[in-house]
Order: sequence, then structure tokens, then C-alpha cells
Amino acid sequence: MADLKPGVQHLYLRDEELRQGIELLFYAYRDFTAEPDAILAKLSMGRAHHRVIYFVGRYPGIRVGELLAILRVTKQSLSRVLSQLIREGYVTHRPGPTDRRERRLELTPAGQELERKLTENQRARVAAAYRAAGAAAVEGYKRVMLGLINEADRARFVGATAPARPR
Amino acid sequence: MADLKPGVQHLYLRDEELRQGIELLFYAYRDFTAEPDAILAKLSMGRAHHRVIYFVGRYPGIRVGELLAILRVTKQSLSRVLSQLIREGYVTHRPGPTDRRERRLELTPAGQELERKLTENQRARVAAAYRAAGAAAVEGYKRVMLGLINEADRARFVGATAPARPR
DNA sequence: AGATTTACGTCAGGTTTGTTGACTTATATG
DNA sequence: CATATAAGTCAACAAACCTGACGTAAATCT
Repeated sequence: MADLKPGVQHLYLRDEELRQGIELLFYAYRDFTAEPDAILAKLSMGRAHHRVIYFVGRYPGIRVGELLAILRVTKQSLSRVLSQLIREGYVTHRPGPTDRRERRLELTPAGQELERKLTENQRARVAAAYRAAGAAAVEGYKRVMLGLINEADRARFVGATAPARPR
Repeated sequence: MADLKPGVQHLYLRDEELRQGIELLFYAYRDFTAEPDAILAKLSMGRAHHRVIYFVGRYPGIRVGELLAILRVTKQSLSRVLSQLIREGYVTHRPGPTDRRERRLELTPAGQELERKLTENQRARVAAAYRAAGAAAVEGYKRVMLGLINEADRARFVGATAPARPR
């Protein structure tokens, strides 16, 4: 057999390695969202509702604009989903404490209940993966994931226990 | 200050830890898809087209049914996207070598070109994250991601260099 | 006080991506 | 020959996005 040129060999491994990294993300995200999607479908909601419920639960008192920045959707898209959630009693809003133009969003008890139900699954999935992979692997996972995320949003993840509220 | 009950403290950390794991996935996926989406938009295509192009490029000669299983969409959804890609000259098909009912899909040169252009960005992103995080972290990333993926699809990732073709 | 900016909502019209269900065609296989 | 499989297609529909323009209330600047 002819020897492979080292350069070519190297390139091949590198490409394969990178593709694997891409695909891991694709499959993980696909499987990660499948079960909550199924629950939501029964309530005539979609993934967009989950995202809103999740982040309102995560940052109680979050403003609409902050939510827009996190989700990277238009006002219109968010509006449709958010007003449905408010109408159906999962989310409430009140004026901001100093700036009364703001809407500070919070989950109602029903919203908290739904959030728990939806995220339960994902939490369990992450817990199982963390447990199976071990603490060192979890460190590595975080480091790589942080590198994939745009620099602007990495700040949210500094400090293990302080949820960095977006500004 | 009152001491926190250890149990409560533990639960809090655990919940925070898991939420962080969930959010890493959300933000990474969001940022990962943003740039290809922008390129696709100029060609009047969407993310679905990218997925098809990506996996046809990944598994040349893949059958339609295999693609359906990977993407987890209905025949109808795939059909619309796939026939557009064929019509516009990015993908070709030929009958299977032994079973002539099959359509074995492949990228045309134009398809390969587009695939490269679209995935280039994601490859660069993964490469940068891998480089910044280090080899050990990459190992951990893979282990955790594999744990997040449904068992059925983990087999694709055995062996670093053999792309396990779906059956 | 008036002008400007900001936070948020809304109206109108459009696309993509996804769905279900029923039917067709060609080929393989028991 | 009967049945099963791979794939395509038709019709009708819904979810979740988008753009662009306009409106309202409140804060802030000059």
C-alpha cells in the first residue's frame, strides 16, 4: 500500500473530527427538544412557547426586550407567543419598578408548573449524560460549548451559581 | 447569616448546574445556525436545505428513507426541499445498485460547493472552540454530547474516522 | 416645556417548514 | 401471483418565523 501523505492524512482526520463535532450538536439538539415538543403539542403550543416560559422562569422580572435579545426573534414572533401565554394564564406582567414603560414578566403558578413539566425532561437528560460522562468530561463539555457561543453571551455563564441576568 | 441547609444548598447547585447545561445547548445551537441561515436566505433556502445538503454530502449515495430517519421529518417536508435541490442542480439521484426502487442521492459539484460554503463556517467555529478548549475538553464534550443523544444514534459516532452510515 | 428616544404593542402581508392522510408507481420478495 | 417496500405526489393545513410601518406611553434630553 502506498503511504498516505502526512498532510493529507492530517486533513482527513481534521475534517472528520470537525464534522463529528457538528453532528453531535445536531443530534443532541434534535433529541433534546423532541420530548418537550410532544408535551407542548398537546397544549397547542410549540417550541417557541417553551423558550419563553423557560427564560421567564429563569430570570423572573425579565423585560420583553431582554427576552427578544436572548431568543433572537422579532417582536412580532415573540408577541404572538407571549400574548397567548399571558392570555392563558401562564405568564403575568407588571410595570417596571422605576421605568413604567417596561413590562416585567413572571410565571404564574400555572406557568411554573408547566415550566417544571417541560424542563424536567431536559434536566433529566442532562443529569444522566453528566453522570455517565463524569465530572472531568462535564468540565470539557462546558469549555467547548462556551467556545461555540458568541462571545457576547458567554458572560451569562461566568460563576457556577450566579445566573447572569442579561442587560 | 443563617447556614443553608446542606440538602437545600445541594439541590440549588444541582438545579443551577443542570440549567446551565441546558442553556449551553440552546445558545450554542442558536449561534451555530445563525450564519449558514443568513447565507441560505440569499439563495431563497432555509435551514432544511442545509440539513439535506449536509447529510447527502456526508453520506454520498444515501437513500431517501435514511435521510428521513436522520432528519425526523415527514416525507412531505423532505420532498419539498429535496426536489427543489434536485431541480436547481445541487443534488442528483440514481437508482440503487441492487434495488432499483431506491434513489441514491449525491451532491453535484455545485452542491459540493454550496455545502462547503455553508459548513465552512460551522467547521471554523468548532475548530476554534476545540482549539481554545484543548484536547481533554474535546473528549469531555464528546462524552457528554453522546449521553444526550438517543442511544439509537450513538452508533454513528463509534470510531473516530469511520462515518457510520445509517441503515 | 417641547423634542427626542425608548419600551412595547399591533396591523398587514408574506415565507418556510412542518404536519396528516390518502393514493400511485415501480420494484422486490415470499 | 400476492404482498411488501421505496419513493413520489396531491390536497389542505398549522406553526413559527419574517419585514415594514405605525401607534402609544413614558422617560430623558435640551
